[in-house]
Amino acid sequence: MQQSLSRDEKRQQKLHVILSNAAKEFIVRGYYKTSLDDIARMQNVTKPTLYYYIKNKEDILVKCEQITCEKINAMLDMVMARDTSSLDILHAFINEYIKIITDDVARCHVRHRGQMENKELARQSIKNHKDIEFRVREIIRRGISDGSIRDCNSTILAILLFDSLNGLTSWYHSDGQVTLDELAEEIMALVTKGVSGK
Amino acid sequence: MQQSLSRDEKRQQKLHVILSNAAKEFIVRGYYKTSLDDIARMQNVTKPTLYYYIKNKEDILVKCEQITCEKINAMLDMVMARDTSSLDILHAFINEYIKIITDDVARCHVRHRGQMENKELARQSIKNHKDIEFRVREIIRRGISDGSIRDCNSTILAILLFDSLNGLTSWYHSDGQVTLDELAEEIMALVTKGVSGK
DNA sequence: TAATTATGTTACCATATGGTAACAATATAT
DNA sequence: ATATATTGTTACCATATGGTAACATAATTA
Repeated sequence: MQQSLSRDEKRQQKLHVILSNAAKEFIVRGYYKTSLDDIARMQNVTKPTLYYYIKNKEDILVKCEQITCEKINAMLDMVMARDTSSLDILHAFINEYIKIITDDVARCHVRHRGQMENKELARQSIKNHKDIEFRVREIIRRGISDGSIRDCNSTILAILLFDSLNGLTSWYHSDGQVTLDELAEEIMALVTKGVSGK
Repeated sequence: MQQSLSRDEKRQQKLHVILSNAAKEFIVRGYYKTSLDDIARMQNVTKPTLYYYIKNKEDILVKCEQITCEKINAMLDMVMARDTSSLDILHAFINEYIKIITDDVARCHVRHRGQMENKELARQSIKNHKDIEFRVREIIRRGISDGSIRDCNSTILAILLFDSLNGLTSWYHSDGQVTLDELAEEIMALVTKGVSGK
């Protein structure tokens, strides 16, 4: 039983390596330009071996999505339980979201969300994101109620916020000039104060 | 000569129809899932006919980009020539940018920018966008100088702004609930005032 | 009218790639 | 040790698709 667990762990680990490598490659070369042979080669295995860990190519996207959405929703659970102003909660959310999204698997999900060829999978993918967006909208709505957030169209604000945050996946790399904290600071300032001078 | 001009015009028109139809399809179905046969069928022609108007499939992306970047740069010329505060200029830019970007060809460009398989074309595509981003950064820098924009990292701000604006291409459709003016208003408010209540 | 140029078609190919069947080998459990 | 489930390989196929050559036709020009 001890051994059987370890086998299962190994399996999980290997799956994770496959997902991260595939995700990284999907990001830099694109989903369709990255073949399953390419991905297999990175693991030093052959293509059919991949099918022991994934159902098909699209399943890689689905799995990246599941992992990422679970993280985000768990984080939202934590953050929304706080007993502070909704603006503070929004702050915390942005901070944590940036941390989560700066990861190849998450990046891959953001970049390919809703783009599965299987209609049902695509629908589900869009719903997953909409659910998260809805929860953030709820934070904003509460903020408008408690006065910590100015009166605005919460739907549009949530979308704009996500566009900015998700946009990070295209340009931010942790080895670059800007540190994660500095970035979060700058986004916070933009979101709370806007750009106009005093 | 009169006739030869008309022939040239026809050619331009047909090219434009090809580009818009292809662009629309690339957006909804994706670049790789849309075949040249598909695109040809929309024009009621056959695939080889397309090659009279475009060099190859990727050339569609390139042409969409050229058209869009020309529009944006011309708009920037206009807007930056204004004799008002830089914050006003930024306002005007956002307004006009939204108008330009709400168009299938522009949408297609935004969604596929820098994703050409040909390395040199991809490089050029990224440069085109960086040039535009640089001009907006210049507006922000001037705004910081004249005090109309608060002191901030102009690079990050420009990127965040573009992410929000370009994100529109993924969700905004002119037939939806939100009107273009309302949308511009909301973005303006977010950019200038931020979200915090008074 | 004759010659030339622009526009379009049919038929075809080379290639890449997702996916599978059949077959080995290796570890685990009894 | 033996049976079983797991993990992996080689060989293969069906299909889609970007691109081209050769051929046909309509429009301009001389």
